Amino acid sequence: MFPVMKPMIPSDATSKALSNADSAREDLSLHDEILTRLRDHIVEGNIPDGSRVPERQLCEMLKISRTPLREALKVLASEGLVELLPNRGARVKQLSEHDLGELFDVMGGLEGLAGRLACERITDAEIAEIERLHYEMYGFYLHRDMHGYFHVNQLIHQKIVEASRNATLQSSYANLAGRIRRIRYSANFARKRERWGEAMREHETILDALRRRAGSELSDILFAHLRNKRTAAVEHLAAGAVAAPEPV
Amino acid sequence: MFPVMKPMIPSDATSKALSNADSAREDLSLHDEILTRLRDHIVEGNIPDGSRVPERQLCEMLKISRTPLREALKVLASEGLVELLPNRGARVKQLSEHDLGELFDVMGGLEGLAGRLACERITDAEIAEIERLHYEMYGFYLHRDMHGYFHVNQLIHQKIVEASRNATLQSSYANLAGRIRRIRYSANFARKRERWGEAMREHETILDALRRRAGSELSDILFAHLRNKRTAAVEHLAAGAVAAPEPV
DNA sequence: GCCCGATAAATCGAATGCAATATGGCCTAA
DNA sequence: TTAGGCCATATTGCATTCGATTTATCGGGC
Repeated sequence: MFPVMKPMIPSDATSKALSNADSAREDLSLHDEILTRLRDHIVEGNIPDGSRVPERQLCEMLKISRTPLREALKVLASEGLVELLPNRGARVKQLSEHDLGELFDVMGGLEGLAGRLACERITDAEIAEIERLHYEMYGFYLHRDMHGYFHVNQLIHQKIVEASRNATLQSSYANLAGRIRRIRYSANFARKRERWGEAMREHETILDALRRRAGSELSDILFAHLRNKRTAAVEHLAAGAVAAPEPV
Repeated sequence: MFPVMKPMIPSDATSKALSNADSAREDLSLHDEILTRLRDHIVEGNIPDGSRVPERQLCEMLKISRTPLREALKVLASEGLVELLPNRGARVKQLSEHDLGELFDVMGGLEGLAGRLACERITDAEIAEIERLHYEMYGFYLHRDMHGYFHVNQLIHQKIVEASRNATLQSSYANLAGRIRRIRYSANFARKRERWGEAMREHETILDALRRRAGSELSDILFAHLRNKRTAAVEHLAAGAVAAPEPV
């Protein structure tokens, strides 16, 4: 039944085929690899919401035995991506409206913090880069290019978080972002035209506060910005956008 | 080498007392137990900073085999309490000054967020309770009872975080708090008299903003408050307070 | 015909075993 | 005497195995 399943793998440690660049520079632990792959697999939505996570199947997919897989699942559970039911295995955690709202608020708090810290540390060059992105985004807005808009939008928020120069913050942020990304609202947030314009105006004030390095003010703006995103997202969820587990 | 290290704690599985409601309805998963025990063991400082964590030894201490222990270690690594060296086991993660500074900033951001959210949701009764604690703390301050002061201080901050009514925020906060608590500054933060008075004044403004439910303002105050704590803590660390791994 | 209980299969959680790697001590040589 | 290499031991990482619990299937009772 397991035709291949060669237990040997004779020194072919590279069979994992780390295509990732960050692993190239160092012998990035063999099994963080598994963790990353499994996390990506889930975040990308390859497993339906709330469904059982078949250990056996994933084992042969990843070419490993159950032990390291289960270790990875435990970690993902602690990250909030899956939940472990006693004696009933792991399920992909389904985010309720309430959960999503909480997540957005915490993201808002962290982005606000990032903005505050960024104002203390950001360089003129970094601000110039964000300005450039901002105008690029504005261009996409004018051309109603939603895809381009969202891409640059993500980039701007990312730049602000990076400018905080706080690795702890960045990893916490990445963790929460992963949980949200699983439900790929991103492409749907601002479907409503009026919300889009509002978001664009908010970004104007973000850039303005950043230029003036007004940390406290920027913190407020970013939190409010995420609050509005939250409202749009939760309304979107309530409208049943995620009812269908299959990709649209 | 671990002179005391009582491995017993006989069947006292309930000692963890997960205050969380979602776990109450069921017989709290068999091995979250292990995770909690191991985490407490490390947070309480029973293992020297940066020292190897011999799996074997912990196994017999916890009366389990290596498999669940290793799962727990992986989770603790993802929480940032330990670090896993490939083929060289787990070490208790040693926090640098820089790490500590980052942690305090993120804690400050989260507490600020908690304050902001609390202002939206807190009840008069909860505010009254915090007021009561505040005056109790003030009493300890006047009597120079540092122990009592810190206890109530912790309680106040905890109450604010709880009043945010955001479980995601609370768990993130608890995670970071755990990392810091490992270095038990808590009893040493405000050794300096002038800082103590300053902190007390800050708490006055916290309570004031909370009464007025001025979320944005409270957010600023709490962040600044933690920033000051941070400064005191990092200076304390720089003074070599943690050089000795043994409890003071 | 439908529901319920019992048995069989499958799955989960933990323990053990085995190969690979690191650690420490010892010996040899300069 | 000291530095460097080699071997024995211990420890890690993963696979496999074993017991326990759950889930599915089947037969009997109402």
